[in-house]
Amino acid sequence: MIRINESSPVPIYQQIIEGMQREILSGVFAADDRLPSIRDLAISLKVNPNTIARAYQEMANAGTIYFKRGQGAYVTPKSADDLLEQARAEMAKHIIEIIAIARSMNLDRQQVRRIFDAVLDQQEVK
Amino acid sequence: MIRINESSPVPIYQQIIEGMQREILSGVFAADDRLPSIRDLAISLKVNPNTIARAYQEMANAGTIYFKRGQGAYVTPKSADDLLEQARAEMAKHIIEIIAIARSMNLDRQQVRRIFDAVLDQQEVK
DNA sequence: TTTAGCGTATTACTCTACTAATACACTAAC
DNA sequence: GTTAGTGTATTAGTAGAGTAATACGCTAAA
Repeated sequence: MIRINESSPVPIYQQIIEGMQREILSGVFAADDRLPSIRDLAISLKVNPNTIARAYQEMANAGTIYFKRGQGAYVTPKSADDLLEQARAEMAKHIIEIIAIARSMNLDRQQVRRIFDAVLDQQEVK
Repeated sequence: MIRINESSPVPIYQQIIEGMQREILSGVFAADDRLPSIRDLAISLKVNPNTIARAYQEMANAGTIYFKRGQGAYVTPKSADDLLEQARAEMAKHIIEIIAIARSMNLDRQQVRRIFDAVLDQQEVK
């Protein structure tokens, strides 16, 4: 179930996208499953239907879901795979940012890796 | 020399902050050096003085520079060290983001490191 | 053909961030 | 004391993002 954080600076439609992506990745919605209708989701999340519509529209643009006219929104087959790929790309962006910072600090590879490992430890990644 | 990218979504004052931080880190401005006056910099970068003022003000709030009333802005001693620390904190933020993504992908530490190394290679970090 | 349920389009309101114009107040040097 | 150089305060304009109200058009099923 998606939870909206009203006080977050992250826009609602974005939170919905991320929530849906999570549910698709975790298998709550499988290939060709129907998503909740825009109106239903709007009611249950207590937001305007247009806000849901925007989230769905962006997911459709990204190819994650597709619409059947007059019916509803469905999960694109392979979208879980695509989302994994997208997540990898997100990770790469962060890593590139890290590298840019490291360069301005004149760090070499070994030093960057040391910092990386330290944070991994701190965050208890197994 | 700072260069403003008009078409960037990054606000001008932010670009100025980052540019100045770079120049302080790289030693263009050393401890207690005077920065260009707000007006001069505004003219040379072709922006409004208030925009420069905002950048300087934020740097002053962060302790990177200080003002002498009626005179100008100067580099706080140790600010280069502070900026290094700040850069490390920025890196940590990115790493934490990476970890969050990795968790949603159910990756373990080894897999995360493998991706990290791959991007390091690709970006030719020595 | 009617109806209930879909997504869509249009319009407008609100809020915030950014930038700018302009006038002000302080300091140092002459 | 005047002047030229500092940063500061006030106010306003502009643009963009986000959200909502409302009405519309399509589809499937009764």
